[in-house]
Amino acid sequence: MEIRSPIDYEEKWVKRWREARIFEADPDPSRPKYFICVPYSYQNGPLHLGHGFTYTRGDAYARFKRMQGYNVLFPWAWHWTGEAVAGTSERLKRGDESIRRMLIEIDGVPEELLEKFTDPAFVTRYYTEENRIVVDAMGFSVDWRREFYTTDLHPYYSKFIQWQFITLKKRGYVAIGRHPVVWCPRCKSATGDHDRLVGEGVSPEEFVLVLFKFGDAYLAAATLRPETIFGVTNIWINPNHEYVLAEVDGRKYIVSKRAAEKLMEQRKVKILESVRPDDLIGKYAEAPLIGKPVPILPADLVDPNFGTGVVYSVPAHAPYDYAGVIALRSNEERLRRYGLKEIVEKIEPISIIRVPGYGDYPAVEEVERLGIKTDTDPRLEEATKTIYSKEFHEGVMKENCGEYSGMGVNEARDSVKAKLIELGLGDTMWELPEKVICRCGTENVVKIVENQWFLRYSDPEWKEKVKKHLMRMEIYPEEVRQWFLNVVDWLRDWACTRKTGLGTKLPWDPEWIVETLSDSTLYPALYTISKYPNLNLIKPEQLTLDVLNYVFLGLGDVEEIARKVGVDADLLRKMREEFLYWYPVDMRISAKELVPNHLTFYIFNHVAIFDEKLWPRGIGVNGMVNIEGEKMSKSKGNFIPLKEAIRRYGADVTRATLLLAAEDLDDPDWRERNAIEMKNMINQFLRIVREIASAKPIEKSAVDSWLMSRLQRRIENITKWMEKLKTRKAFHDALYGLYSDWRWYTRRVGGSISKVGREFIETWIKLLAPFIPFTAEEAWSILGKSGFVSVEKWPTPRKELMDAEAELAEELIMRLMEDVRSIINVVKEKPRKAYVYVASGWKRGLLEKAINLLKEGRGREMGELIKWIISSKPELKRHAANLAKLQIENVSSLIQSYRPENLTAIAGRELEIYKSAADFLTSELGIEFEIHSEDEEGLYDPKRKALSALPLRPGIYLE
RNA sequence: GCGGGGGUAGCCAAGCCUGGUCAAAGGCGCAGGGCUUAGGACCCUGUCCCAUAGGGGUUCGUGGGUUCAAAUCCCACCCCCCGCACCA
Repeated sequence: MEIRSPIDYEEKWVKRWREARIFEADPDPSRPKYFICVPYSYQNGPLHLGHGFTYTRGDAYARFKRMQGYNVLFPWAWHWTGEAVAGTSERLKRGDESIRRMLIEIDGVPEELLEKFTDPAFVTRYYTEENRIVVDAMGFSVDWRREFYTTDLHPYYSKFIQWQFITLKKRGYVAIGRHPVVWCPRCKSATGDHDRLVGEGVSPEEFVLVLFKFGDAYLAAATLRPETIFGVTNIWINPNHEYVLAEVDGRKYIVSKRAAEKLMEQRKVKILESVRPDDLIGKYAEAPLIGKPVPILPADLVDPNFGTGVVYSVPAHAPYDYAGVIALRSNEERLRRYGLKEIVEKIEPISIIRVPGYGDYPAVEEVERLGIKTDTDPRLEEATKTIYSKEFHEGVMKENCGEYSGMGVNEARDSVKAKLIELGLGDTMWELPEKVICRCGTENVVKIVENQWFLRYSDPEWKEKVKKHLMRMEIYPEEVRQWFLNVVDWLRDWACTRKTGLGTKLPWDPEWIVETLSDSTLYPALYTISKYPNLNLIKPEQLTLDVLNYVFLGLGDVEEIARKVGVDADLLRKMREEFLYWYPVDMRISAKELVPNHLTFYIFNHVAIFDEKLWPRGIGVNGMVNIEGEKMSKSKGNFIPLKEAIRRYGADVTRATLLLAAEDLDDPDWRERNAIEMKNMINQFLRIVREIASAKPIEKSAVDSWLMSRLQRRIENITKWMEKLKTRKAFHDALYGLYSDWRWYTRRVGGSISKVGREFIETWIKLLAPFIPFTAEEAWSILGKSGFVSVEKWPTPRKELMDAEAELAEELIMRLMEDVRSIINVVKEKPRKAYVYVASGWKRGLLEKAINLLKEGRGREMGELIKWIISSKPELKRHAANLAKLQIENVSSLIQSYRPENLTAIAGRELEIYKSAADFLTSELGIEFEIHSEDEEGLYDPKRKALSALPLRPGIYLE
């Protein structure tokens, strides 16, 4: 594959950078190091604009740090681990048309290669080759000598992962156990969210089985509310379905046939015999804890496919149950058939929970309020939810609940559950709260996976260390820190192994493969030494456990290890030093979706394995790219691969458009219109550079000091934003901020650019280099500069060039221009001449008074000013209030950006400032300007506008 | 449900932490003018309502509150987006 950018110079600079090896980073004790990385991407498709955004931010930051003089390491790798590619290959093998079309039309895979895509390893290799070209074409400043990909298809990656897992296990962070998953009986595999036709987001829930003694067996009723056992009046079963007697882990349960089948995925189950509902209905079973016999009754509300098909009835608090009672009472035929009339009449709801807002029988109230008559009414679902939540949060167990009386419902629930299990009268069962159907069309169940390996992220000590470290890390934006802390609290053990897909075999149990999120937590450490095997300085097989223990943990005798594996001990020492030179990672930049998983695991694993001083220092997080306001997805047809964006607009335009779209947690929105606009802007920038390159600069211009002062301020701000990873603000200022300064400058100097102007352009190029590096290099060479701007020194603000007075003087001219315009706008008639009156000298006292008032925070107390005016010039009595107000307003806006002494100094030079700008104003506005002082003898001022002149705000008369 | 983020003028999007410079940056779109053989690009101006003197009025999801002063702080409510475990 090749990518042709429409921008002819982009390819050239990629080549030159590579030839000059400016992004290859080796330890250099004389310079501070900076290790920045981005999460590698899964190689199941082309890189897209989403990757582009995160990676551009990372690259811009790497380039920024490099220009600041850091020895920057920005490495790259590829993630091959996982089951998804295998799934794609599988579907392709089965002749799935949609996947074929997607590969050809969206991912741009040549049709003749498709048959090879049935091999997952081919797929990942194919995309790696393609995406490497894209990464280069985007201008990412990568040290390619350190590249690798994951899985045991790679010569040494698995060595690293196996070393990592052995270390984790040694330190007690790995456990074995059982684990419920959503399972497709047909596919014989766990069904992830995106593999579902129905039931996205549904996960297994643990139900309590309440066991009602029935002969030598138990009717096992499944419930989420075991505390309601005190209000049980009867048991419901579905009269039209088959039940079975089954042995579950040695105990005999009566459950629906379907339930027994489902339990087989979770427990040791043997179905002993079939049980007809008719053999149960009308008989009694004994409720646990309260030892009360309750009748078994028929009800349509019972779904034999859900839970156990056995439900115990609490009509006071469960709307379904109360509706079941009503329905059964009115079902004459059923009552007669089973002879239940007397039993059913005796059933009365038993109130056991007190809850605000309801009487004794919340379920009865709800059912009656809604006028529900049958036990299959769909509104029962809603009523159940309402009461469930209300009772859970606010309910209290009543006096008739034994030792649980007075307890909150939420607390009682757990206690009752524990008690039932302890007494052997309770059990648990995993169930899906909603139906899940696999993409293959099969309804899913919960399976308990045995001998699953876990990373023990629930470990309180481990969590504590992670949290403590999180408090010390640099995290951008700041609000993500709290998010991380919440995630750490909430994190459970992580099932870290799989049976299928590409990956690394678990060293001590090769049945299993290390799962994809778990084999990508520590690999930044590998970057620090991967160049050694890559450059053949050490053989992959020589990266033994001993060697890795030495390099990463400093363990063992290096001479002995070296002898054992047959390498030079100095080489191992050098690797160890290089690791210690680069580590820890200074900054990792990622999209926010990785906060609750990858990034958290990343911290956990570093904390578990390395010394504290090697734990990650910084994390930067950003939003996720939308396309024209919509979420990007292949199925929506708005998927834009990076290669496509580069072909259409070029790399710099793509980078710039993305960077300008958002920062922090906001999601950037890619809009074609913005990309087109950006293309124009970049051209415009180059046009300016070319103009400057060919122009002969004059020695000095009137607004030089203004321009330089502005520039220093821009440098200061851009640097400040970049340090905080505010890439949008920084780039915006670097591009549009400097542009608008430049525009004003050229307007003011009327095209005669000075040497200072040229210096401005040079600095501008440097400030743009991290963001649009190709254009910056091109501009740099257009100016005739040698070397790469990519490794030029990042500008630092020069305090001595900051000139607040020059800025203020220029601002007064802008304000005057605006005022004149706004007057013209109101009178809607173009004047021929403008008279500007600079305030009389005595009024400067007014300015000083106003400044003092504002400094003291007494801006509203202008009475003093008014008095002062009247006492100085009694004849102005009528205007005093107005003048005072205007003066305060004007000063209060200026005092925000200028110091009082600037204001008074410039007030003393106003006349000269306006006079020197008169020609400029005339040419801008097309009217003649006359500048006068209010103090002049015989002043021409027919409308007495000079009266309202104030320091820093001249009077204006237009005629 | 739990957790995180957000609602700003025709659209996109700053500002909010650290109240006053905010009718509210910047970009797009639209309108007028300039440049140009023309188009594009570029430059200038305007773009909530009213106004023949730099002014006034009403705005920043909704409703309250704090304050001399609120887009900005506090409270309640409504709405939108994202993550939630095997999926990378």
